[in-house]
Amino acid sequence: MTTPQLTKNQSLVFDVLEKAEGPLSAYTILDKLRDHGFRAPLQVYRALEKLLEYGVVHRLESINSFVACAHPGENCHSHGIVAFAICESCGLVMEFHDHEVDHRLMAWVRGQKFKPEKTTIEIRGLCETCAA
Amino acid sequence: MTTPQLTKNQSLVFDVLEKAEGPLSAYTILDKLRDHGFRAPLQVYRALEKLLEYGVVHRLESINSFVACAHPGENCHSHGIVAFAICESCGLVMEFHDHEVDHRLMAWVRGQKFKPEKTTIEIRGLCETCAA
DNA sequence: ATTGCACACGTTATAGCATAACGCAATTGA
DNA sequence: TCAATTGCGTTATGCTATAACGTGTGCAAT
Repeated sequence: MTTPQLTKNQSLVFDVLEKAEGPLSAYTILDKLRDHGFRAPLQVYRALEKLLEYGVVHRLESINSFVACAHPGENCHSHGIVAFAICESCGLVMEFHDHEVDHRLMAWVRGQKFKPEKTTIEIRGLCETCAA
Repeated sequence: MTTPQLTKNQSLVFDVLEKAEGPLSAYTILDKLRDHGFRAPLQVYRALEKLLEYGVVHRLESINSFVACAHPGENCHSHGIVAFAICESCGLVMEFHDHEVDHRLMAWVRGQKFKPEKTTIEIRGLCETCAA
């Protein structure tokens, strides 16, 4: 799947996320886009919905925030399950993939006849710098 | 670590979760306990905080809900990372552990010198019954 | 016995996250 | 042309979570 041309609002939201140092909440994005005419949360959420669908943005469930995908150019849906390490001190997010983890999880759910749709793996802790 | 004697509020909240068919939100728990004198969200959240600490309740980050641990009697902190499969149709929650997954994830973070504190693995999808 | 501390609890208020419902405008394809 | 789709803006609302303050109780140290 290729990413379609982004609309104006989608581009604005995506740019904010790309330039950000770490994950942002929808309301933080909203604040950053007030000067560009954004007024209501829905403008952000609707753009995010599409960006998530296109695979160029990820949602971090455990902190109710969003990040641009770490793989510019491609989309992430083809990489299998995406995992994140999130620094609770500085907000640094590291994104990674591990096929063996995917296999184990998918093997388990297959054993239960469970049909997976969306998987979340998030490791909260301290990054090297903050742990020192 | 052994679970200390629960207080009245903690017991009430835990009982509600144990008897529930699936995960419950804090506000749903609140509603179920109105007859027992609960009036405010904090009464629920404070009890949940302790129950999470004791390892007898889990928080499902992706759906902002809580479930009683599937291992009555013992606490879950000793089992390594806990993973969940959550049916988006009927709310069924299956809890499981996979040491190989733990090892892979912990090996990865160790390579990054990241210090993990709390890990979330949640697979949303459809259970066997609902997928049929 | 009294003082000081830790802890659970109750209440009010507020902050933070997310969506429902309405209507309008532009685009597309039959 | 007409209907369907999609994006957009606005208002209102609902759901999730915590801050801040005060009360009461049990218990240990002096």
